[in-house]
Amino acid sequence: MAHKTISDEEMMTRALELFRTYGFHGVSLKQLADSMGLEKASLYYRFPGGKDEIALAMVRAVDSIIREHVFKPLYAAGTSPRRRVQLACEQLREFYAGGKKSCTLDVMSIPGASEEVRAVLRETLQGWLDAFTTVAREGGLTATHARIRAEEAIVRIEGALVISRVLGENACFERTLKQLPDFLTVA
Amino acid sequence: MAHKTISDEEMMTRALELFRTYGFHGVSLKQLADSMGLEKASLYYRFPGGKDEIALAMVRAVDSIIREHVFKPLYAAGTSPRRRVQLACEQLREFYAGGKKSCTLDVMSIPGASEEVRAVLRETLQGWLDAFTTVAREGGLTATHARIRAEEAIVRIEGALVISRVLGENACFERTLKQLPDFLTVA
DNA sequence: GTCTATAAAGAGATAGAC
DNA sequence: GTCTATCTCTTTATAGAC
Repeated sequence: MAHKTISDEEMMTRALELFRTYGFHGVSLKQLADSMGLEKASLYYRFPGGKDEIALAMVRAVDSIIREHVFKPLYAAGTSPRRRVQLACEQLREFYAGGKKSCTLDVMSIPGASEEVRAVLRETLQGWLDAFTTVAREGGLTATHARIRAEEAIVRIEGALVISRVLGENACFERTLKQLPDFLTVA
Repeated sequence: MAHKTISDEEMMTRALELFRTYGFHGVSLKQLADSMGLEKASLYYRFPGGKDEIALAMVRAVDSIIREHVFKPLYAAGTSPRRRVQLACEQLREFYAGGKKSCTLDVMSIPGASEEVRAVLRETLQGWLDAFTTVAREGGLTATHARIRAEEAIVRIEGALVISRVLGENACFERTLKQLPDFLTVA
């Protein structure tokens, strides 16, 4: 058993950077292998299902990362709802590199990836809606209102990322993030 | 000179439907040719630059269509600003098929298409910002405020389209459109 | 203006050596 | 576990007949 030259985690990081930038169709196995310092055939040892399986593992990894770094802080007791949203926003700012990097919910939902990939995207989005809704409720909003604000908050983040990508600047994304704490917790 | 079996306009319609659904990388010349009822080689007669040129012609066509159907009504004198936004929203609802179809600003801005394509996308977005800003000013908002609302209105539309694509439903998009007339014209 | 045919490169995928 | 080599299919693109 020869040792791995690259960890599973590092592989997912490289795959994420490629897929979030170019989308599922825009990334080839050769690009993935090159970015990981491996040959294509080596990828098939780890991922017998090829590109589909790599993409699926990647969106699952993103789901775990986001749940840990963004959703979890939103449920943390002992901190005010508004402060929790602030902390989540800091994590989002980092994940999206201040608006310079795209969201996998956006690029990976374009048809091409497997139905399993799309199912994971829906689960991630659902978890995000739940987390935002919960913190908004604890911030004092009614159940109905909290849910609507949660959805609109995510709408704004996703939209700002699209606009930032088109314009090649991130002022829009930063402005959006700044509004979030009040938007989610002030009726 | 044999007659064309498909008009230029019809070609752009077919290209638009493919590109907005699968993105630049996700569409092949064979798919484009099939959708137009032509052979690949015939496409090279009309578009010597291949897929890049077809994509460029497509985003230019979309720019024209949107300027005519969405931006122009926003500048129409003799109608109240709020009513003008309502009319524009009806056109947007049709163009995006009630939220079921993606925006080319979103999918075509993913790297892969030429720099010229991205330049057209920026121009379209700029025209959109200008049109929304103008109508918001005429609705009574200050210059600064109008511009911010315009940007946020587009952010909401783009974000809602992404969420609708992920969830496979359009309630989010419809709710977003419904808010727009007031959002853009009421301080 | 559209076709058939084909070239040339790139894609995903597998076999087998080490 | 990673490699080289290869296979097959798809893709972009061109040549030339009609």
